[in-house]
Amino acid sequence: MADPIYRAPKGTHDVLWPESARRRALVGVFADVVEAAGYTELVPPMFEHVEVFRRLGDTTDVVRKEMYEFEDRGGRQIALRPEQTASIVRSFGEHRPALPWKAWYAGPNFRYERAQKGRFRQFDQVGIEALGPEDAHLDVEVIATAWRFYECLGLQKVTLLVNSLGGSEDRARYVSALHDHFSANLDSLSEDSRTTASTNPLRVLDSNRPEDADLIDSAPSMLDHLSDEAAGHFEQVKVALTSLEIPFTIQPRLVRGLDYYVRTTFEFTSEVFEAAQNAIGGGGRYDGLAEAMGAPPTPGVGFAIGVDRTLMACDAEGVFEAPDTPVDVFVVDTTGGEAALLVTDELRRSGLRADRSWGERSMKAQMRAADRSGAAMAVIIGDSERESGTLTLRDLRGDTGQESVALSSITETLLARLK
RNA sequence: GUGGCCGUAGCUCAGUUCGGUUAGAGCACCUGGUUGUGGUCCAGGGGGUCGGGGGUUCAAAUCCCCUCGGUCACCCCA
Repeated sequence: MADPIYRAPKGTHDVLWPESARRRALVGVFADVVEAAGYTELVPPMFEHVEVFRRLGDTTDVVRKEMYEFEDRGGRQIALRPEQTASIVRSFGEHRPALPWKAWYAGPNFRYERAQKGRFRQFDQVGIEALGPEDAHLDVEVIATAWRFYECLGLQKVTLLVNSLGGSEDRARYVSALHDHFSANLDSLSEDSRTTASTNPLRVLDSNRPEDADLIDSAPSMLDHLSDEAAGHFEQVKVALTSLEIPFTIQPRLVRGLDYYVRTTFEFTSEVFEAAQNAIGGGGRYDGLAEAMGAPPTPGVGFAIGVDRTLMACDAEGVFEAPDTPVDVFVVDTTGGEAALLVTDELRRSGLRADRSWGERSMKAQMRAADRSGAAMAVIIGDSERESGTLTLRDLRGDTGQESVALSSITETLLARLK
C-alpha cells in the first residue's frame, strides 16, 4: 500500500461511520441510565495543571510514566488528562457544590503507552463520581449503575469483581505484611516483580507473569487485615449487592492501578474477551482524594468504563450493533441540478432527511446512488417532470411502483408516504 | 521501555519456500448492455513505484541489511 503522507499518531485512530454512530448511541444510553439515578453531567477540560494528576500518587504508573506533559506558551506545566476522576475532584474543590454531589462524564483520556488490543493512547471513558456520603449503599449504587448500564447494552457475560482495601491504616498494615511475604521469597519472583515488591507490593498481586503465580497464591489476604469498621462497610456492600441480585465475585487480590483507592474497589471484566485487556470498567472509593487536592476532606466513590473495550465486548457478544441512519429521501435530478437544490432544501426544512446525487450523471447512475443511500423513497426530476411541473416519486424498498406528484405538494405527500 | 509476528489495489487476501513474461483474485468503485429508472445478471474499465532506503544479481514482491508502520504479549490499565 502506498503510504499516506500523514497518518493518525500511534495509538490513535479515526472513528468512521457507522462506528461513530454506535459510540454516540452508547453515550446516549449511558446518559439515560445515570441521569435516571440523579447524576448530572460535568464536562471538565481535557488538560489540567500537572500537579492535579500528581496528587493521584507517586507510585501510580499512569502518573509516573504515561502522562502527556508539556509547557504551554505561558510557561504553565500542563498535562493531558490520563483519567477524569482527578479533574472531577479538582472541579469539586473549585466550585464546592452542595453534597451529596453526583456527576457523570464522557470523553477522551490520554496515556503514553504502547498500543495493543484494547489499549490506546487516546481512549474514551464514561463514568460517574459521587462525593459526600460514606454510606456503603452509595458504593453499591455506583456499582449497580454500571451493572444496569451493561444490561442496557445487552451484555450478558460481564463479571463483577469486588474487594476491599480497607482504610488507609489497614492498607498500610497489609502492605507491610505483603512486603514481608515477598521479601522472604524474592528468588521465586520474576525480575520485574522483584523491584515492584519493594516499591509497591500491592501491585505485585496484579502481575500476569506466570513465574509469580505461586507466590501470589500464597500471599496473605487483604481481607484478613481489615479493621472492624472496614470489614463492616464491606459486609454492607456485599449484602446490598445480594439484595439487588447483582452477582459478584470476591477477589481479594484485586488491587487496581490508581493509588487513591481505599475500602471498596471493583472491576468489571468481559468473559468473552480473547484479549489480555479484559477489564471493561472499574472503580472504587477514594476517601482521601479531595483532601489531597486541597478541598475539604470529602469521601467519594466512582467508576470509569472504557468505551472502546465495552464496544469490543459488545462485538464479542453480538449485541448493541451500530444504528442504521439512512436518509428518508434521495433526490435524482437529470435536468442540471437546480431542481434538486431547491427540493432537498424544502424537504430538509420540513424535517425530512434528504440527500441527492451530484454532477451530470445518468439517471441509471443516480438511481444506483439512491439505492445505496438506503433512502425509502426517491424523488425523480427529469425533462418530462420539468415540463409538466411535477415530480415522480418512487418507492425504493418495495415494489409499489411510482407515482406522479405536483411540485407544490411533494413535501406533504412524502410525509404521508413515510409515516 | 522489552519481546514475538506481519507490511502486495480503497478493503480481504493469493503470489515470497526453490529470484525469471506486462504482479493477480474477490468485494467495492466507474461505464455500458437498457436515450430517462436502483436493487439481480452480463460485458468492459480505472486503480499498485509490492511500506521506505540500501545491497546481492544479467534479473528482486521474492534473498540480505537498515528503517518506518501495524499488530499481539509483558509492564500497566479502560
